[in-house]
Amino acid sequence: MKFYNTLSRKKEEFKPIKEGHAGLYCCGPTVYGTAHIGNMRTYLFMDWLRRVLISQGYSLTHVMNITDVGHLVSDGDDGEDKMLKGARELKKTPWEIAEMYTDLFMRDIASLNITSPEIIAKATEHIPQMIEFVQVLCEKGYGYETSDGIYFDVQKFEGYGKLSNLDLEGQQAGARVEVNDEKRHPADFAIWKKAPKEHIMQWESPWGMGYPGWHIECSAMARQYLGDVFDIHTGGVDHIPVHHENEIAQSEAMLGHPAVNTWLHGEFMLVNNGKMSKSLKNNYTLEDLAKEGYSPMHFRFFCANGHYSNKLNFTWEALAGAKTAYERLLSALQVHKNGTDVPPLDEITVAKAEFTAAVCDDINIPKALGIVWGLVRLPQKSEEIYDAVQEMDKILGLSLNAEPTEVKPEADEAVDNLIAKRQEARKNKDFAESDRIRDELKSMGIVLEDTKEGVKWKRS
RNA sequence: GGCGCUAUAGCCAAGCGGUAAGGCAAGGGUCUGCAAAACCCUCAUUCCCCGGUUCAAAUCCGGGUGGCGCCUCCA
Repeated sequence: MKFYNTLSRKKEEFKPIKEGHAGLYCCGPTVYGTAHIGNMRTYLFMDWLRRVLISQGYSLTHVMNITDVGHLVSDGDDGEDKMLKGARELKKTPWEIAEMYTDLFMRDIASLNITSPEIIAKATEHIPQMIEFVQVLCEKGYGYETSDGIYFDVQKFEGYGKLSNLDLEGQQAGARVEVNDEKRHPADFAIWKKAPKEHIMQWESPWGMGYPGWHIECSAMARQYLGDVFDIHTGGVDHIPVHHENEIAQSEAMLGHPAVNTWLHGEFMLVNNGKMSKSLKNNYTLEDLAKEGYSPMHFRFFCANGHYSNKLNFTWEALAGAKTAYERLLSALQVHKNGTDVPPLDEITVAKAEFTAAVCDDINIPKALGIVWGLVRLPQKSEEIYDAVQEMDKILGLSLNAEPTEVKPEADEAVDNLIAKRQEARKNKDFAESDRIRDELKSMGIVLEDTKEGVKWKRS
């Protein structure tokens, strides 16, 4: 099994620390707002990674954080806490906001067949561990106190910037960040913040009332559940330059050695070849897709078409293609399920091997999906093929045992009457009239489908 | 200014040194009164451009050009 390690910039053979076991940490959501489909893509990547590891016989300890405190609005160290901002806008307490969006998030990932990590760690439930972490950093000389918090001294940590090729010398102070005079270096970041009185979320600490810096939570919680060294750390590419760089600095400064063996990063989803953003109103959610008639599985299938380490360009046209393809795949599988042809055992064996090779080669889901199509399109219709694909779906997670979304007639008297009239005309071979009625329905947004079981219709 | 990713048919997209996966759309066919749906067939002598390395390059190297992202919270 091979993975592309961001740190070494190479595809490496996966060597677990403990035989047959993998320790994973995945950066989870900040629960101050609804997650969009770009976020979801990253968790799909996380899920495919899980499934591949499990398929290769690994047991997992997988930790994902829920950041319910500590992210700040304007930059890493200044500005209003996002949780507080969300709370103020919805007139709820930060805890209520966090709970509400955590529930929504869990509902969304479940609808996408994303399997839950073994451990979901909330930042607010691990404050003592974070304080202890900060204390050790201070004892070892990496932390220093200013009037508003405890900062990490990046110049004391030799490897700073190694994940993203950052050159500390090259970073210009104040380029786009407000200068903080008390910081020794512009890249220094807060590991503990002293809380102003009005700050709702705050905890007692050796430095007075305050709250944790936003990078410290991952270092502290990963260490608590996964130990001093663990196998894989994942997250979105946007986390490479700051968040993960800082995590590395904190953890290695504390431990004296690297904490993570392999770093995997999921690329962004683009919309019409550009960034998703609130201002462009293209930061779609699963709910937005549902309104247009796309299910979570349609979206998962769409994402399965691209490799996690490449950008994926979302367009409605492409999503429509994915929906059509997915539905056809389901109906083709139903044919195999009831098929009685002599199974092409050789082809099935080859496809199984190719499928495994594809997913083990840096989680190549798109290639694996191509192999599924090859099997499904074989002329022999056989339950053996259906069974083989179901086995593959344990990794794909596309609910391929489902039946295609049916075109169901709804109850609508006006439509039913017109259909009855059309059937009458057809019976009398008055096709001019029957076609006229069909066109009339079409102009109403009703599409007909004449089947052996009668007339079905749907809204287009 | 610094760092990184990327350029493959109308669209989405694999491939990462051995002679272009897959899906959608499109065209043709089967079926149908005709359609729709479904199924079958066809669909890149060529991978942004220019050089180079090699028996062999979409794949490696150098140089262009274009796109995107990060360097501020961000999946």
